[in-house]
Amino acid sequence: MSNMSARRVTIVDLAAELGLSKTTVSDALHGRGRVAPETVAQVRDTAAALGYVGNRAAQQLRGNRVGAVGLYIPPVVRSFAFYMEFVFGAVAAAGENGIDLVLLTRDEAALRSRPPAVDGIVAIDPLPGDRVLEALAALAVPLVTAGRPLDPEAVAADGTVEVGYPAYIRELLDRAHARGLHRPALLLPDQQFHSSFAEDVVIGYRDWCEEHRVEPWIREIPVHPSNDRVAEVLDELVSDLDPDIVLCSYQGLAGRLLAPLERGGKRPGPDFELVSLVGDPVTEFGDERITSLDIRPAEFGRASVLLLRDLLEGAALAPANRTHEAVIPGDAIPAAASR
Amino acid sequence: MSNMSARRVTIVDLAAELGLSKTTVSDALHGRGRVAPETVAQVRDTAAALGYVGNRAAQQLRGNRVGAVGLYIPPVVRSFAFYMEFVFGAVAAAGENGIDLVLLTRDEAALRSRPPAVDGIVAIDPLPGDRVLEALAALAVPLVTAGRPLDPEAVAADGTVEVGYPAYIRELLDRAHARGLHRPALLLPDQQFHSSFAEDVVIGYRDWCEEHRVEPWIREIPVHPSNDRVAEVLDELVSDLDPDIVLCSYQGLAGRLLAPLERGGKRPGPDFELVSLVGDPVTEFGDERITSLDIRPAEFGRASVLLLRDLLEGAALAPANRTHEAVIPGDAIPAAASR
DNA sequence: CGAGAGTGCCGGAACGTTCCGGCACTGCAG
DNA sequence: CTGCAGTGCCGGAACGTTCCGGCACTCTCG
Repeated sequence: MSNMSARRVTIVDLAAELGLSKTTVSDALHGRGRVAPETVAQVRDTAAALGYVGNRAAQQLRGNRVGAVGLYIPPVVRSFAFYMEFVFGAVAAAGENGIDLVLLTRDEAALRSRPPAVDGIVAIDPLPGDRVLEALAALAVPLVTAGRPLDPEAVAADGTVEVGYPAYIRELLDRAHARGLHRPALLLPDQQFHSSFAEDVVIGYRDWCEEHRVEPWIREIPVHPSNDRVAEVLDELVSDLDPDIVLCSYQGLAGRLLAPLERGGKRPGPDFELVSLVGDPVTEFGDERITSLDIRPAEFGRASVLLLRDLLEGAALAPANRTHEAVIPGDAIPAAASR
Repeated sequence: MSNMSARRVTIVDLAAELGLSKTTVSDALHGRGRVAPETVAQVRDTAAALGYVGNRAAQQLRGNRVGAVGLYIPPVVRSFAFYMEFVFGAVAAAGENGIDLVLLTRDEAALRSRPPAVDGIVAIDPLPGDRVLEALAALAVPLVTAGRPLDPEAVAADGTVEVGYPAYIRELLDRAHARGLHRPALLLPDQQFHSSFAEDVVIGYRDWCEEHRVEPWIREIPVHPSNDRVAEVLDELVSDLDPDIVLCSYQGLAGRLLAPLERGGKRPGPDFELVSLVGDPVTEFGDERITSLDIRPAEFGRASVLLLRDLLEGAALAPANRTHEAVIPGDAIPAAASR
């Protein structure tokens, strides 16, 4: 139970204790100004001893910097563990840099009347037409998006972290092709999830198909599909194309397809490959029947926050673009999280 | 791109504009003090016109209240969509109450040297022995846990929101029993996830078994299980007990079991029931072969934040306990999110 | 008409910090 | 011995609020 404790110790308490001025104490604590090394040591010691911890409000008020960044996740997209991991990566990176991570509401009105107290914003998977996102972009703080905005006029990001999906798709298909497979199908999430991810996946897929003179086969499948809908799409898929590769482009879909596919006689193996482009840790990664691309969501989140930090500190310049690397199963994990 | 805009308009700007004092403006904006109604209207109008928005840092500094609460999710538990939804519910409730939601790092050292700027903390699924959680509990702010702490000496919560799991288990089993099923098995997550949830599930299950003179059958199964491990446990399960009810106590497990069970000849239907105690939206809810208890994670998160708010405002008293209601499939959704 | 209550508004201090400018002292070169 | 650079420290203003106490004025009632 919280001990509703005594008044916090301030910088003047320290000053009094040490017989110094508050200025000197402040300088000593932050390595500013001209202070004798012994004095610095003394100040730091007693600060630690008395359990001094700076008052954030006061520092902000003076310094005009909040020490917090906001994180926005579009509402339609929740319920995916992917974002959870992204968030964890982001909060870890923020924590290591002394930054708080604030989750942003998706209440547009609240946003205007009481803008969040943040120095900058990270937005995951910017979806075109998202009014909340547009409101956030209009705020007077830098915005970094994970995945590029598809409507740059409405949402102009100061920085973007992207995954080179087309290349990964190509690589996955090339490998399958080398094993003799050549009739790939692509399952997309429904329209409302239309992001640069979906766009890139389609690009990679179409390019590969064109190059290999194969007719593309693309269908949308709802993100929370009923069994009937699943069966319907699979029926169509098998009768239309009888694919030997199925690319699933949202988390958990491949796992969900496993049973109906096997029931229909399609067993993953040398002659049939089931690919999850966003592997789900519980239902997919452990399952050797599924080829799961690992987007490494935590690292993705980390990279996004780091880019925002760099922008805030001026270590990166305004329209900054970075790449985040995913991992194709069997390959080594990249040494650097991003470049 | 962020427009690095002009200086923000302050309360004295408003005062100057209106020919009033800052005191009157402040009072008018917040409905304090004695101000003529017309004056209030005038002030509010020009405030809106000039786009005035209060400086949080200054307000905090004066009022000694941050306007933010922290949210802690134990690291082992991430990768579950459940928590994602919980978080969304929490952030929505916070937003509606003008509170920011800060995600708390799991870095103990950082926590001590730079305690998060929050008025209170919500911790999901407190796990015994979690050092970070203990550090948070030791902070001088109220703590609300979703699920009760199993080690109340180490983690003393000021408030707790709980789900009446034993009753739900009993009800689920009773209904199955009424349909002639009577050999239930229980699958638990591994030890490291040992929370009040797991404890309650076991209690409900054991009680029911005892009452119906059935031998309990309980096994742990890793949260990210390999196919081999899954097969192993299922083999043991079928040969030991040949169950007609299987209770799965973490999200996604039931979906994962579907295929191997069917392969082993166990098809969900009138004679065999597969229950997910924490239904997964993608792989389970849409699937009519699985009976999914809906914990309504978003409402759970909401209830937790509201309890914390009440504690902060003094509307609730220190050791407060509330109940959050889940939904058994087919039943109506409870009108009130919590009591 | 005078006292007292009520109304509308205001000045200034305080919250805990940072930072600008300056002050006293030391030591060294000329 | 003087001048000047360098060193260590400090006072006070400023950041934008809130809130305590008070002031002037009006109204009401005896």
